[in-house]
Amino acid sequence: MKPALFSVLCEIKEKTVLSIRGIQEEDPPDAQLMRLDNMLLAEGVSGPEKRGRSGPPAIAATSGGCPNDNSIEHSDYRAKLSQIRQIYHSELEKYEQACSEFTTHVMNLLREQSRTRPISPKEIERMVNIIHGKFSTIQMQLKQSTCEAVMILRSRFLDARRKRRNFSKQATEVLNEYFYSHLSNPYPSEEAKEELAKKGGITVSQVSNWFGNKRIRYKKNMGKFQEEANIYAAKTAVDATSVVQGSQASSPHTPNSGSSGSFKMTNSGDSFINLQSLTSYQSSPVGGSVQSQMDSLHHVIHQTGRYDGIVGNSLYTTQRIDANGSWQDAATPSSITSPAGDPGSVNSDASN
DNA sequence: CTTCATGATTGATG
DNA sequence: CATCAATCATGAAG
Repeated sequence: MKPALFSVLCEIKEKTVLSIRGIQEEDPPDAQLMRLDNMLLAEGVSGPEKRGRSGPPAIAATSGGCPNDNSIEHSDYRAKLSQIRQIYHSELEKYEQACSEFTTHVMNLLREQSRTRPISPKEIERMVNIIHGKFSTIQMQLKQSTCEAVMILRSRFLDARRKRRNFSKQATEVLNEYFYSHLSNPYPSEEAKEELAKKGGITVSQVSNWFGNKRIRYKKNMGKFQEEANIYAAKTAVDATSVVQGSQASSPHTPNSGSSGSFKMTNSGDSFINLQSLTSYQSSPVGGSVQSQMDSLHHVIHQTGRYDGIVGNSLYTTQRIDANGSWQDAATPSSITSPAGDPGSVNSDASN
């Protein structure tokens, strides 16, 4: 009785298998999965060990002892990434384990049933393939959501640059020094920007941003910046004197070779002016406030000679010219009509 | 909390 | 493309 039933089942089987054949090969397009895999590998989620992260942070260690803020965000980023990584790996492992368990379970079941009904090894294989396929789609979903998480993290990290972090003391120091020692023409060349960026431990575009902001804000109300102008003028003055005494061959800052050949004279001019500003800085507050204007005026004279005819005029006249005509024309429209306005704002500060 | 300082972004300009 | 001007968004200070 039993063999007869078995043979009948076999016959039925033959028929059904034929109909199933067509459906068998579903051929999942793995292009997507490949992309995801590549991305995960590129992001370091599925790659080697977690403490091997990308190069940029290593580059950040350019000049010794510049405590950059980037490291904080980098570590934050890495922490989040490794978290994602951990979850991803644990989930992946879980899925794989479940997959193999389920497969063996099904195989055992089929083997057991093969005693009572006809099951070819090929069929078992097909079954296993189907199971693997199902689990791989689950894995793909896992990978996809991991990718999304990484992308979100990454975009947030990139957005973090919008979140302002104040520059280090060193950076502002360097930038201000350059700015106030080139007050007449605070447009650093590309090389100068790179130099400043290196010294301050910031990027070139950050230097550009800073100078853009500084120029416009300085022009907007100079009075507010007189104090720090004097401070940095004095600072560079000390620097310059020490340099001038020795040799100016090895100037400590701004090679400025590429920026303009006319800067040849500028060094001596700077030192001269800065010395003046230093001396008068302590003597009279009013003089101090004017000094930076004098500074830039002298610069203009030395560099361009544009204002040769006006040099002899009174102080505030030159100051006004400087204020209006220095970098571009523009700003301080009230200065001509109301002469008291411009310096007035200065002495309202009356710090010293 | 508000206010100010300040780095970054955006749009216009030449 | 560099710069200016306005604006945004946040950090720090009060």
